[in-house]
Amino acid sequence: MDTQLKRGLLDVCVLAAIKSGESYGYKIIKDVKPYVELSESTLYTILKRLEGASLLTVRTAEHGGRLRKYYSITEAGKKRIDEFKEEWSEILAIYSFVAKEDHAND
Amino acid sequence: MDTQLKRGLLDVCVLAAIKSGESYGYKIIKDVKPYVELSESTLYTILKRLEGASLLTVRTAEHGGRLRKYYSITEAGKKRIDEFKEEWSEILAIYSFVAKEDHAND
DNA sequence: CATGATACTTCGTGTTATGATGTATTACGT
DNA sequence: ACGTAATACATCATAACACGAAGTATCATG
Repeated sequence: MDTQLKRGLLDVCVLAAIKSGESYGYKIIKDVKPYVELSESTLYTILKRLEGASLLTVRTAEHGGRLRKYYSITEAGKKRIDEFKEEWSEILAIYSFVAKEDHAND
Repeated sequence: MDTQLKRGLLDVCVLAAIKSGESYGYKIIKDVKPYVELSESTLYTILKRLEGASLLTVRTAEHGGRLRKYYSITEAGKKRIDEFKEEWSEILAIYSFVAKEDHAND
């Protein structure tokens, strides 16, 4: 998908990937992959940003001899998802505007 | 609407605003306003970008004693809109993923 | 023992939206 | 006649952001 179109979708996708329970970087990428392609560098920047905005929290734990960072969604993070859902009608309106058939030359 | 969410939508909105006949900057802003807010500086950068990508053409004409730039969509521009429509199903899938109810604690 | 998967990190780069600011003409109210 | 708003376009600096590249380190597999 187009890079620009992804913006504004990625943050919320990552939040969605952890909304039903904590997860970690590599797993988030896999869970989100069917919907959007995102690289590791992109994900980790996003995670840092979301943490900075207190939309998620992190804890570090050992797993199979190596450290993993587990991310959990916060109340603010859930609110962010709700806001996105509210904005959705605006997106739909934009789509209609763009996609509506042009009858100028009928 | 969120700035990031607009990205990828704005280009195609501007194209949609001229798809049924040529238009000019100020009018495009007004036509698009009900759907997305965009400032003059934003619009003119977009118009320049779209022109550079040959998605639209420009002609300058006098109107009421002052110069206006009229923008017309090209075939490539129309194709761009079609591509957006094709990408739409992906966006819908993302929305479903983000918005689906979380039954983890049922 | 080499290759690939797992897991996270940092850096530089290019694209882009936007506010601020500027210029210039026309329209309108008083 | 005069100020204010609307029309119309342009440029610049800035900040946010996605992404590729490159790096480090451990574990699994053949």
